[in-house]
Amino acid sequence: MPQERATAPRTRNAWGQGSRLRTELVEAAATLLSALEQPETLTLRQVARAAGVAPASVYDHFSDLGALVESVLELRYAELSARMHDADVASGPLERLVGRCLIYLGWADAHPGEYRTLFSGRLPVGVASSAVAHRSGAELLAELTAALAATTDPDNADSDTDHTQAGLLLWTALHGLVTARAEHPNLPWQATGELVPALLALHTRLPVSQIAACVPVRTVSGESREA
Amino acid sequence: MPQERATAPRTRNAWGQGSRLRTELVEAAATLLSALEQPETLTLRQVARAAGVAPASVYDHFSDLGALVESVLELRYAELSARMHDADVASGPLERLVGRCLIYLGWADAHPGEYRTLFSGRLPVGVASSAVAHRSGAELLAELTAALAATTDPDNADSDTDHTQAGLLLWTALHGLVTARAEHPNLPWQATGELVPALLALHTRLPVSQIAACVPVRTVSGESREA
DNA sequence: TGTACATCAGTGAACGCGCGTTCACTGATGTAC
DNA sequence: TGTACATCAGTGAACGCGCGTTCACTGATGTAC
Repeated sequence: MPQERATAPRTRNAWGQGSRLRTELVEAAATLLSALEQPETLTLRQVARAAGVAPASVYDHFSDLGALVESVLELRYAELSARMHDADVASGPLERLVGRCLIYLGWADAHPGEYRTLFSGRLPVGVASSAVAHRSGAELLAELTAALAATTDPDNADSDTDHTQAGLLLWTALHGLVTARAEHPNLPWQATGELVPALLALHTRLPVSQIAACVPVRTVSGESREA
Repeated sequence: MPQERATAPRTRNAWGQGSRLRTELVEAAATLLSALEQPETLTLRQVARAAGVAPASVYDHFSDLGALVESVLELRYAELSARMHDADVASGPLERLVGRCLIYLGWADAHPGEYRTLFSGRLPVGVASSAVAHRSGAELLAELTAALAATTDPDNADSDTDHTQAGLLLWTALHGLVTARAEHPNLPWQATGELVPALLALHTRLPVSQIAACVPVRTVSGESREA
């Protein structure tokens, strides 16, 4: 027999609490999108099975799988955004920039499935990432750009265009690093605590040592080679 | 009625020429993988339709869609590899490095679907990229790493590990740039002729002007803004 | 306190579709004698 | 030169599957009088 349901047979929500299923569906879809080897294969029926309801019940809360996935993106962006703002408490501009990069890479490493959902377009077939996602992503980029400009151009002498370009180059480098590391884990990657100073030395034109001094707690070494 | 076939009804191959269908299937699959908005949706039946044969005929040449896609990857790698070697004719090491980067980005821009097939893992569901692809990709990376080391370390004073790290950072930056530009075309990107000097200035620590002088023909400006 | 009715949260069966894969087949072309 | 047979290059129909979506429904809980 096929496994008709993955969880216990679920007790229906109390009168007036119908919107709870909405949350459960979003969480089930979010979990599946992160966990599935091929998120493109996610179906409405899979989500319903994971939530323990009939496929038809999904339509009470979402017009289709696309609308459900949109809510998943909102959820995931809120999670990453909250983590990124942890870097704001650091003392200086360079510390905050280093903190943002470390948090970004750290979140990507700790949550590869979630990162993939947000930034690699790995969504179910027929579903495109929404306006919501674009808005949240632009916000994240603007904050990173500002953090970089605060270290390279404290007097605000350069143009906004220059700042934007520099921010884009930094973000594409981070994104490229994340995806390349995820897709080719067998290549000889340095630890994040060493990669970030190397990368920021390029993008800030400051010496590696100065940046490395801003890496908190020493997350470094261990798997690094060479003196 | 559904469109049962996309092309003319195809004349069957002559006696002894059966392996021609193999080539036609690879080319049909390659074209579809590049052109489809969602390559993950590619099916064996679609390839058969595009080639003008019955679905069952595919099995005479490939065990399944995965084997067919593997041949597509071989084909695409050979194409990119041939283009990359065009940079070998340039006069100096910096010119060759600049040439490689320009060709890489240029090929990615001119063939976004093909790039996606090779480097973004956008393959049909249930199909994973093969050992063939990994080998060809590693070769490309090694050549780029050597080209970078030839400009930054002509006396070969640094370790292989340092070269490998630097090569990886450069390639991830290029790859990140390509994917970010493809996924977010509305962001204010500079022209490739200006991006490559900016990027290589970071990775070689040479002045932008020296690198820009190596960009052939002046593919620059036009869509660039700011003085 | 009763009772008729409305609302809510969700079900279960059914539909038509495209899919991968199988199997026996067809008809043209070559080869042995 | 004939003719029986083998090989080749495919075909066409069928199968079982999971899918999105629909529709009438069910049974518990609230509300009006």
